[in-house]
Amino acid sequence: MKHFTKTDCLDDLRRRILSTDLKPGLDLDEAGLSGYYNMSRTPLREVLQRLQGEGYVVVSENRGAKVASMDIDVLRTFFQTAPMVYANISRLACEHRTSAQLDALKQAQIGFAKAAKSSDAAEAALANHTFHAIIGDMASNTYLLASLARLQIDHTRMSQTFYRPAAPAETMLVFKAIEQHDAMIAAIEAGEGALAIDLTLQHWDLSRDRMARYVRPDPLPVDVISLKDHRNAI
Amino acid sequence: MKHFTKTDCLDDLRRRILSTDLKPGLDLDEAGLSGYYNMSRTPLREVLQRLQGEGYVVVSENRGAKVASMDIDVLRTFFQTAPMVYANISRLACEHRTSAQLDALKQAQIGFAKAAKSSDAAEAALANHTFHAIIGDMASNTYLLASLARLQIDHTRMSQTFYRPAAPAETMLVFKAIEQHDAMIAAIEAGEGALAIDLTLQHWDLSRDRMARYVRPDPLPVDVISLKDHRNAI
DNA sequence: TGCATACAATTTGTATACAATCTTTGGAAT
DNA sequence: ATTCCAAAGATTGTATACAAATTGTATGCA
Repeated sequence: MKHFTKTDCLDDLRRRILSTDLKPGLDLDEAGLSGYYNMSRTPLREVLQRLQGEGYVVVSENRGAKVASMDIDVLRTFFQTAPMVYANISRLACEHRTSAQLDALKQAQIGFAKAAKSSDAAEAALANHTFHAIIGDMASNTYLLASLARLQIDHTRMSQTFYRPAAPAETMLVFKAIEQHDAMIAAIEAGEGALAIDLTLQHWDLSRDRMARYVRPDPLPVDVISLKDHRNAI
Repeated sequence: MKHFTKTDCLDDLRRRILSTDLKPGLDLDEAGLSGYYNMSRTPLREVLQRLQGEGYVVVSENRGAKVASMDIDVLRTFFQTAPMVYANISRLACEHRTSAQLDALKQAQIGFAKAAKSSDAAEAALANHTFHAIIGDMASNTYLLASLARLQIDHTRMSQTFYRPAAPAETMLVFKAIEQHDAMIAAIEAGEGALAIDLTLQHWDLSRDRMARYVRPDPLPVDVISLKDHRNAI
């Protein structure tokens, strides 16, 4: 049986939550998870406490841990807050980026492009998460990073559908996202803050439009039933 | 012997860290703390994990927990980030405040005024923390709140000296802070976002100037020794 | 049927014992 | 003296057992 260390467990849970393998609101059973990760409940509970601090889960007294939910009213504030935080992070990244971080960012972009072109939506969303988390590191602002991290949790979970292109037009959007990443790398490397902000906001618009449709999907045609078999309608 | 529940322990540790009763960088001994709070190490460790998530402590593998330190380079980003976050929080508070929250805020202000006029610096700093935390709640933006919470940890710890007035001129500043709080309450109650932002930034300036002096104190006069007894100088 | 209560089953919380790791101390060799 | 190493001590990490709380279920009664 595979042996998991506590850090493995932490990373894997984050990953499973971000990929919505563990759905928002899901009850997390301590015994089950400790069995799954082949460790006792004591360290597993510590992992859950930590994940709560990071905003991945919510634990309530005597009632266990749940995967953080995504209520509609919280999503409102998400769309309200994200552009400001992302833009500021990008600007700061331009000022503070190191060459090592730039290398990491370029590597992440290679991984993202590959995953995005494949049809593995979860992998693409996670690769995108990594890309933007590195930009977050570059900003080296622990305070804003706290906001970014929480935004990214919901962003990554919502963007699942983005990388599962249904129509050719949507595939185009994914390619556009890849291009935007490249442009952002160039701007950050050149230290052009204003440009980086601009590109970041364009990137956000692309993402937002697609996510908004996930939150509020196109309504089903009201006349499907009546068209096909009018007699069975109310 | 007093019996501490886990929540008590959590609150008390936050309080002791914010009041710098537990100094930044201090090593936290699990056995010692579990003895102090009269609970076993298991729940205490969970408390520490949670405090790490909230940014109060840093725990490293096999090396225990430390109170979060306040390095000079982090403080730089503190001064850079705080006004933006505080201003946005205030603006959002104007939009979302409930009457219950306004009552709580007014109560907190009474507590703050009393503490600030007394000479209990820690109590005044904590009361100020509570006041601004309530405004944070009013904003009801979980993402920005994460940044605010982390900013407040360092802000409260740094502002200790603020409420320990040495000169009469500094006492005036404390009274000014009380007045600013009152004005902020009025602006939030009236829902005047622009005014609230303005007042918040003024309040920030007051706080910043005093803290900047704490971080970079006035240099000692170089000629003290030479003036008083020139013969003992180098 | 609807509802309240008691009891069983499940799940979470805590204490303790022990294992693993880090730190300190006391030589021994150079 | 200085450096290195090993063993003792101290501290952190994990497993297990048990206590406390919650949830589910069955039964009795109106």
